[in-house]
Amino acid sequence: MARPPSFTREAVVERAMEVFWREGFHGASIAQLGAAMGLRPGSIYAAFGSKEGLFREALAAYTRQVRARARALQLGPRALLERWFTLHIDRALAEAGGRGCLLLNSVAELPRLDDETVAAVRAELDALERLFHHCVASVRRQTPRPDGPSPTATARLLVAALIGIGVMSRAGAPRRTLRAVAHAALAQV
Amino acid sequence: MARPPSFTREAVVERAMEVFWREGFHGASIAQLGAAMGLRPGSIYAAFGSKEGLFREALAAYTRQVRARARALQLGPRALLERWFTLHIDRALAEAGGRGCLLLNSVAELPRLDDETVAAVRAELDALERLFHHCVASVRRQTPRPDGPSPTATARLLVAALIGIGVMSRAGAPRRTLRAVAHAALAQV
DNA sequence: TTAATTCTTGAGTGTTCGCTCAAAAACAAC
DNA sequence: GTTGTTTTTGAGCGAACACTCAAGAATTAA
Repeated sequence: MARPPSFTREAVVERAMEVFWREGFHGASIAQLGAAMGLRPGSIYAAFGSKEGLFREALAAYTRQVRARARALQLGPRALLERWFTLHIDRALAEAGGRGCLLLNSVAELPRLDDETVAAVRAELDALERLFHHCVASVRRQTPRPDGPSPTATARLLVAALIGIGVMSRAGAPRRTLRAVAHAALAQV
Repeated sequence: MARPPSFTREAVVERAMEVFWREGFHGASIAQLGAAMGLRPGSIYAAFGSKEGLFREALAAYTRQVRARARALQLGPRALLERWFTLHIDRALAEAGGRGCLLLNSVAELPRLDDETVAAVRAELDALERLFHHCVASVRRQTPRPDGPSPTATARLLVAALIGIGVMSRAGAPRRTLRAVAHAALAQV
């Protein structure tokens, strides 16, 4: 005995994700988000509570998508890492200015986000490091490198390199620069 | 036959640099900057034209300082690189949240800066890459690594790793994580 | 139909932002 | 002094921001 919502949560979160991805958290205004979602401010706040609340759902949807696509590739650990960097570079360079990776872009905006959102971003970042660690450890079992950095250190370098690639691309670095970073980082796996 | 300025440009730029460093470009408001500089908005705009103009001078002052301190250390190429990362990590962790490196923090804010400022940041970043390239090439002349990534690729990885360290520290990464990244990156020099 | 409940609307809140400008103040030259 | 020039002042501009809320619209249960 009540009026049902006129939208499906999943669909509008997807639209919001696109805007956050393209504009960044602070660059995306409620007006922009509302226009993309087809919702007025009041509806957004009724459904998500705050801009940060909406963002957290968008971020969760994003990482869910990325993981699903990675799984769908059906690659071995080494090939998966290489593909990850390649896709990341492609996305960083695509479109004017490039939008890179929503998760990693968000890390750069952390200092001005609320605690709950910081925790969410951190958790996603840890998940990425664990994924990389799993891949590196798997490769090292086949081809040990007793003299090189530990799988943990290498996994962390990979995350740092990904962040660096995204940021450098926004500074206008050409593809060969980004590929050089990826190549140097992957040389350690 | 005119009233002389009541401040020295150098001194107020130094104060502004502190604020930008601590708060970021967008986080620093004119009111905050003015309070730190001891100037009213009108004087700031008369002297620097815009917030971006003030920022460019602050950034230039920052990199000038950093280069001067690096020169003063009188270290060899390898030791200089190691010290650079150590200092970067220390600064990223110092104080609540840490302020990291003004230059690298700025790169993360590039998408919302004007063209002139983007160019200035990019130029400083290129200068950093050249410095690293010089160090790496110098080390490689003594201990060649024909099978590893080129000095250019390694220099670019070092820049990316530095950026990654700064961003990861803002996401709450502990010291050992940052040191792992530094160790893995420097393993390639 | 009626009543109960929930959703949508959009004008409007207060705040903050970068920035401006007319007037006043401070100096130097004469 | 007087005049000419530049700086300082600080109130205030318009725009943008995240967010709110009373009123109306839509739906179901009885």
